Amino acid sequence: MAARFKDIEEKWQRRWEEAGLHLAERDSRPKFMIIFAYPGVTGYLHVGHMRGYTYVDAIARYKRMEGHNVLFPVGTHATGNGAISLANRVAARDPDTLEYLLRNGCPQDRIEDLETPEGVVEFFNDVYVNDYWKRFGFLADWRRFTSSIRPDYSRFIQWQFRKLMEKGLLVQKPYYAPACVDCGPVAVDPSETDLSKGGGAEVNEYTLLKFRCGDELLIAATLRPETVFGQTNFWVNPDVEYARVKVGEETWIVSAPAARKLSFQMDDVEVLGQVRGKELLGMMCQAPMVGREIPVLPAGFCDPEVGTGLVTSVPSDAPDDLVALRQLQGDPSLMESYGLDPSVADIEVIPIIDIEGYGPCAAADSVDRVGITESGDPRLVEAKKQVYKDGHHLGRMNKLCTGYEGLRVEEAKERMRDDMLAAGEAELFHDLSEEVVCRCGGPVMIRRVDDQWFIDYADPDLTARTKAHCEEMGIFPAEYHHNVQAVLDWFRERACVRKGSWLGTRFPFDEEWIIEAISDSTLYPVYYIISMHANDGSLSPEQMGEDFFDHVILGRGDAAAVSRSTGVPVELLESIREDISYWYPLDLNLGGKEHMTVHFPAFLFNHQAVMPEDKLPRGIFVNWYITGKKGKISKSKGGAQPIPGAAEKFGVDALRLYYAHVASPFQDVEWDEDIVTSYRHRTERTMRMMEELHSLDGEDEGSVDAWMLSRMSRHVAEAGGHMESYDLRQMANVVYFDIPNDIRWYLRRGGRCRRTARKALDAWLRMTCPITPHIAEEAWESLGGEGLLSSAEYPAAEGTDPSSELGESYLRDVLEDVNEIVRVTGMKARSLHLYTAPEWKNLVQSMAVEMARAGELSVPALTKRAMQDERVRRNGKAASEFAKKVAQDTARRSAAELERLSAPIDELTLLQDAKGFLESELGVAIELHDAADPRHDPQGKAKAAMPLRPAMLLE
RNA sequence: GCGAGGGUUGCCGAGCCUGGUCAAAGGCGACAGACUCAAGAUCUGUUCCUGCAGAGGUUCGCCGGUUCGAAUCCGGCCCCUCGCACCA
Repeated sequence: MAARFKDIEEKWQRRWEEAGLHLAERDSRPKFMIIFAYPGVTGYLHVGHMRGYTYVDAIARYKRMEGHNVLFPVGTHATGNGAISLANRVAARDPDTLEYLLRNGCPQDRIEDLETPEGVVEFFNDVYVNDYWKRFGFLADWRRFTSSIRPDYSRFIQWQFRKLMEKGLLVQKPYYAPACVDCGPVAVDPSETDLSKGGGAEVNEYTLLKFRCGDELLIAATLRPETVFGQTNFWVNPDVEYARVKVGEETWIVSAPAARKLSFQMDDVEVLGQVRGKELLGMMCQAPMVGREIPVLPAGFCDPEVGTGLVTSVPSDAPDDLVALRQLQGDPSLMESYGLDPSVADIEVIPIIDIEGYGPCAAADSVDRVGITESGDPRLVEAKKQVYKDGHHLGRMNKLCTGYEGLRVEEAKERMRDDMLAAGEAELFHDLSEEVVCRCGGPVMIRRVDDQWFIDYADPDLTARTKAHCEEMGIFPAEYHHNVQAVLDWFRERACVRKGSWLGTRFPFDEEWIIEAISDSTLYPVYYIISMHANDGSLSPEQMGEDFFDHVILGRGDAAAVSRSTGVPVELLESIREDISYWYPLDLNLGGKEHMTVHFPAFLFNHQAVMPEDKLPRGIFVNWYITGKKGKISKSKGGAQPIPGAAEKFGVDALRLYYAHVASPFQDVEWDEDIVTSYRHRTERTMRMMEELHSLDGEDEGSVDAWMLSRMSRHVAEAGGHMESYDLRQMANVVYFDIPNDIRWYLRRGGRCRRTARKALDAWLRMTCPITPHIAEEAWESLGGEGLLSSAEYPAAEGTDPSSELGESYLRDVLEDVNEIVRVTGMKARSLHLYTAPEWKNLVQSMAVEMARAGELSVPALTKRAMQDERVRRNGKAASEFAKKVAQDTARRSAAELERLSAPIDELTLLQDAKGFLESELGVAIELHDAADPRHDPQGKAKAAMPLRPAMLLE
């Protein structure tokens, strides 16, 4: 079967290609433009990535069948240093890298092509297009393929930045960026794209506090500048060799690693010499802000790699400080061994912050609660975290904090920091929370960049307009439609250019800078409309200057004039201009959930900033991941199924159905081969059932035929509705599960009508085409369909037949009831008597339904009306009791249920028609009776007959 | 911390916005039967508890509230997941 699927896939992909189905050209139809956020070229992708891409192809196929002219272009994002680092590793013949390439199917003789970054990018562009997207049957317009490091693309990005500048959205200011000392800025994030270690690190802002000690300054780094009022002493590690550093006019003492870090963030940093921590012990230094003289004491927990390796001691709020101080004070011999003055024992904790749920000294509470007495106790980590957290959110400065008393900690922190900075008592310092190592092996540090360019996404007007536009957009899931408002508010200025080893576009205002990865991937969908002409050679990058883009995208200037200044023929300019007017805006941009706070807001902001009102994006769709057993399937961590292998193993359509149906797109799914296999079985069953339907050749039509067509019409409407809101899962559920279930019932009921079967099959086949196009085409052809199904129309819903639907559900209910009785009683019946409700009961029932739909139903109202009818009244007390019961039951029906019940059916005729079916299903002889006049009713069952609920007797 | 989402019957997963048709779709798995030499596939039935007449009972994280009526609405609690900036 695997071979057969593969043959089918190749056959139809070839035919689609020959028919040019994927090519998009402007015409008179309504247009639909859809993309997925193009992938970064980082190496081989895995089966998880195909999820979102597949949604896009399925939606595009649906839209095409539904009457739209669809543009679905693809490209890749190659900006960054990923390709550079891979090329370097290949060039160095790194064994792990080679193994990785070969394992994923890279031919041995292509490896040397991967020694340059450009080679890497072109190689993977080819892999993505041919081994992934074409292999999955995507109908993308390949002519428009572009990649973010191509020269023509760069011209577009430069134009975009000129427009941002024109709008005043590019600003310059100092910035602290994580950077490899060799490669330049790198991304520090959990995916570790740029890194070999430390993706979880955070950038902390420390306040450097200056403690005057003779002619020198001891520098402590703190995350809690608001605690300076509680300082009692200063900590140094006696065993560490500190550096004496000249910073401007001052002489600082910090750890050696800190001195190096400082040199990336401050000017004029010069190491003068060394000083052993031990030598500083016992000296007095002057604490900033409070001006107190405090002693320098020893502490082993001062780590030269963290902050400055020197620490100011606030025992009231820092558990580490408190424990160390107590330990020292409680050990006179230790004090003596360091030659400390005995007065150290008299140092008292100074409470400065009131925290709800704590006494005056939060650190003491926290430490004493769990009985921590020694520095280095592992529980200190948690204690510190908790005290800091509670202090930060719940704390208020007490009356000892002159000038800040009563302030919330959050507020005091900023004000005290700023005041000390202004007074020259402090400086700012940024550091990473853990060791970070670049892909190249070099250390990553925080580097100050003075003239960093930013895109000003914090601009209030831009933000307000973007938020307003998002309200009107189709954003899926709905939660993100809501959440994006908060994201747009939170989005700040973003550093948009960088220096160093990096593929990308030169910043047009200063060619030393290269535009970074997020910033050159925000407006690109519109470029797919142009790229085709660069790809076929009609446009050269040199021609694509500001005039060109101003004209074709913004409609500025006169075509003839632009043609003269650019050398682009007028006809081509006009054609591109019209294409953009036609295709843009983008109808849907689909991307993974990682884009929610990075790419999508930037995408929205840039369109809002650069594009006219009528070219703003209309839709965003966010999909969640396919994960491995433990977390994300990761190409770097191995074990993931390569995409071509999965296609071979399961069949492309099975995978497409799996992605579409396995879960809501807004939920992570664990990759599980058994589940995928079950979808493969589903595709096989679907094909078999189609063949079976096609083989029916009966002529007779019965009530079940009306039912079948009614159901099909209902399913067509439902599936279409789901697709309009891009709900592939619900659509797949209808097409691959609900419809087969109905067909099974049709066959079980004896439905054999050729006309009905053909009609149902025709609609069904068309509905399967967006998700499982290969097998749909194959079945379409073998069952005699004309032309390509992929270019056929999506079926239109016809009317439904409520009576036949109610009738069949009535028969199912009867079957169920009989089965239940047989099961419960355990009897082996030979005959079944069915008693349908007498006419008067049906009358009362329909009155009740009618009154309920008119909102006039009540027990007295129904009773009154029913008793006015002679046919009811003559049943006396039974009639009034029945009316009461029916009124009560009917009153709690929903509107949908009432509508269903209002369809007219004749139970006796229905049962008469289905008698043969019921007898063979149940294996009993059946006799039908009107309960008003039963011919055989030894147990008096007939009187229990209710509308839609016949009484029965099994014998 | 900031922002968002979620906890449903063996598993996956609908339903919740718009309260009653909900013991709660569908799939998967399991069990039984039919078919078959057999297996697979397919079809049928069962799959919370009880029940020799189509029924009853107890369920939708926990506690409480609103309501004639709550998986669905409200409040509180517990637990989990996700995003958080130079990674499309």
